[in-house]
Amino acid sequence: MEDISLKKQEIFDRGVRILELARARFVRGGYLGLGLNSLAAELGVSRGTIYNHFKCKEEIILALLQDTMEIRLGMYRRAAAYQGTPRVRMTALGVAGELFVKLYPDHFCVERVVQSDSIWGKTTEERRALVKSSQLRCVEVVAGVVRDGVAQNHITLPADMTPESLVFGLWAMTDGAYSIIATSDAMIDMGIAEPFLAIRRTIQNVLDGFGWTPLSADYDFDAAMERIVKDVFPEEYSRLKQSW
Amino acid sequence: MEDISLKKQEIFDRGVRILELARARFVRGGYLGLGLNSLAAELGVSRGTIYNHFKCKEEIILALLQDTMEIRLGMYRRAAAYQGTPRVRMTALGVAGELFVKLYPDHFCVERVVQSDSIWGKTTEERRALVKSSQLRCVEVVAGVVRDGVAQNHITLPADMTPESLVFGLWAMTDGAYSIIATSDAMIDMGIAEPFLAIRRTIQNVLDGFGWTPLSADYDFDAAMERIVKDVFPEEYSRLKQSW
DNA sequence: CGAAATAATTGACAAACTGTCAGAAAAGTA
DNA sequence: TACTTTTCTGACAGTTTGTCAATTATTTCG
Repeated sequence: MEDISLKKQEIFDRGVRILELARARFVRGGYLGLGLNSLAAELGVSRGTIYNHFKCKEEIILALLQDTMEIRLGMYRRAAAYQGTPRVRMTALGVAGELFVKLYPDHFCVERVVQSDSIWGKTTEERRALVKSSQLRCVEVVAGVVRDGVAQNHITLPADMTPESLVFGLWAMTDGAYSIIATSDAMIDMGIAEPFLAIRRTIQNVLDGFGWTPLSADYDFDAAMERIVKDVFPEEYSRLKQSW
Repeated sequence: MEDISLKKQEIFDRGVRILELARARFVRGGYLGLGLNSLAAELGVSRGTIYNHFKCKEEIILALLQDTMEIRLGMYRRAAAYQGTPRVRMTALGVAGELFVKLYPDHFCVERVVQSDSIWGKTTEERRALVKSSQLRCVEVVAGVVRDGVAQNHITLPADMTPESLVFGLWAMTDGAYSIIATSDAMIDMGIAEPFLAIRRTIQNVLDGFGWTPLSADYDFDAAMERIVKDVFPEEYSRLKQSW
């Protein structure tokens, strides 16, 4: 009775451990740096055993992505549920995005590789559906806040734009920015000393540009962000070593 | 006399051809899809000869990136030189970016892989410097237009932002957007039917948000884009199969 | 408990790949 | 033509990943 659960537990734990070790390797050396040989060695099992957990290397990588996507979704949901006007909740989503990238920078390493190398094609339909679903739910959470803003007449979208289109622009900007921050070592040469601040400002400017009230001229969103960090993400905030 | 130039020419041409074939393979299958074995076979030489042209596979990939970066820089320079107010020239830069991604979508495949996999570390300092320099010059061209806007009092930047910070936000958004467009097949599921339109709108909204005159409420930037495409990029426009 | 059935693990194996290098072939030179 | 220099080759060593028959461990059940 206990034996069966012991064995099952061992296998389950190993699955988790594989992902832990894989993530470390992946962050260090990308797709090529994730060698199943050395991983198996460190884990104390043969490589065959790893293939018992995952069909192929690509499935491991997709699992890594899935893990952090769920975390992100959770943070977005908490942000969207913040008390306040839609625009303040939108700001909370911005805080969530920034905190997420600062706490889980490897997420973006993984995401880029998944999209780029033809990894997508080698994975199972099942796992791909999971990833897509996470992505979709993330967009839906943000789009919901935009819809609230529209419903309360705080913002009027151009005729040819849906809430999702607006989300797309913000999504692209944050994703792109974090991608650049994580990789480009030329940032300082370019005179971009505080990229995170630049993105915060630009997000607020997009919303201002759409005329989403209250405008940043009439409301102190910097102070709001401070509040949000402490109210909604106290745990994450405490884990954050670098200054907010 | 002719013989020496014939041989030199042959070698030079082969270098070009290697990149051609490499690009096709890379677009199809990413880093792994670029097999030097099959490339050498199709080229009719042995693999050793390829290593005579490039130190390693990674150098080939970086050369691919360099090629399209130079093209992009050229397009940006032409856009920045457009006759008109700084904000119109900024719009021209947006057009350049959109045209570039539509004509050279593979650029983004390459860029992502270069940043993600630890390719960077395997290449020569020389070639890396080239790539960084292209990137820097691109940012500088756009920042120059922002500076013109500031100089003419069409825009006042917040105290804590440099022209480069503004460029960074736009750069992130366009890069991120094109990255998502190129890879995510979930766009339609999300209700984002016209991502390019969404990005155009969002760019203009960022500039509106910064109060960069003339505001889009007072000026028809859609019409301006039509003009720019035909005036500045007639050749590129004619090569563009899909609708603008 | 002990034997049969089931599940998990292993390590040798095939196939693919990159980068190297001594020697062969071709091109240039005098 | 005879010599030097450049260019090219293909076999080789060293990595990979993923597979699978054989082995070992675990569970089930009489």
